Amino acid sequence: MALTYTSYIVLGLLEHCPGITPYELKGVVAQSVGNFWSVPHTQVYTEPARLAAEGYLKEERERGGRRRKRYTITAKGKSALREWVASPTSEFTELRDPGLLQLWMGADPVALGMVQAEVHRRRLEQYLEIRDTLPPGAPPGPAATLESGIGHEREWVRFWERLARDGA
Amino acid sequence: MALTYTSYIVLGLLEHCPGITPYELKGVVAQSVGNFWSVPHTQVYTEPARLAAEGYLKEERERGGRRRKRYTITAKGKSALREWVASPTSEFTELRDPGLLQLWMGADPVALGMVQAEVHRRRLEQYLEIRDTLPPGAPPGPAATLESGIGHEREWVRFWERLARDGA
DNA sequence: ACCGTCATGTAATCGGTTACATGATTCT
DNA sequence: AGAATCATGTAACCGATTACATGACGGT
Repeated sequence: MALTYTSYIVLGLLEHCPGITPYELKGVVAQSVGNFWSVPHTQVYTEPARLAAEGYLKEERERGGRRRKRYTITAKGKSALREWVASPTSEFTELRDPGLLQLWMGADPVALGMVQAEVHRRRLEQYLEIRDTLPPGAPPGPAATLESGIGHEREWVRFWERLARDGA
Repeated sequence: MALTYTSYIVLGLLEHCPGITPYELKGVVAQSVGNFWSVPHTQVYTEPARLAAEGYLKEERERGGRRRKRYTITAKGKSALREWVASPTSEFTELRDPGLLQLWMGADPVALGMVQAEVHRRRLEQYLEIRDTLPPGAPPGPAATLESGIGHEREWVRFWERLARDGA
């Protein structure tokens, strides 16, 4: 079995929050990586199970109440994560933006631009708010990632607004 | 059956190049939408078949030689495409960049930045070359899409180079 | 006690990807 | 003629998404 990006997300978050349940994990994802990489809630339940089956995680079941599963990262899991993080990927991300696809196919630039500009303006605002409330002692990785997101959203807004205004 | 983004790519390209074979389509994809939205070659064979089964395309088989299939868009296909293009999506594209994920997880910013900056510099150059060789009478959609790609690659280069230089 | 929402999964589906396989052309 | 590559698919697998289902908890 190969580890996927989802796997590394689970491993990485579980390293910081050992012994949490899938539901708690869901919340952690939403407030962190989820800002630029969505993970549907069912995967938050299935992926830890997969990882546990292969020894990357340890699975414990609560006795009473909801008998829910709590996961902890193992030594094997930690080393797999470290190994991946330590070898810089040269993987390239495509834009894969549905709006761009419509634009390519000849959609009306003004109408499309207005809708998309609005969506990205809103997202940009969210990012800026998050940056404002970032605690001083926060780890550098997430902060840097946030900066990237802000830069890209600014670019998106610039692009779509120009299109909405000039129509080309 | 629902139409996917891949479906619209096939429909859109087939509208411009009626009666082509999957292999030819593969080439068209590579030189157009493929720049920002990759489609594996097997899908270029399977997706037209799916679409033809639902009446969006007409499938014809050559008599001699390789007996390959040639596809043409039908009226149903055209109207489906038009309908999609005409309703501006508010779908939001996440970054989903593996490099960003590594950065978030605490990768060394300098090492990662150097690798990623190089990748994006190269891609940016490719885009600029394409822009230079763009024929004057080209349709506006692809040109605008290209501008978007250039803007984003510039942003990526700026971001990763700063990271490689300053380490934060 | 009841009702609504939160929490926690399982099952089925499906597009996308990887692997494999074979038939034409082209080149030496 | 044989080798290498191009062209054209088929089959199998698998992660991701959608749908469905049920159990706990909190409030009234």
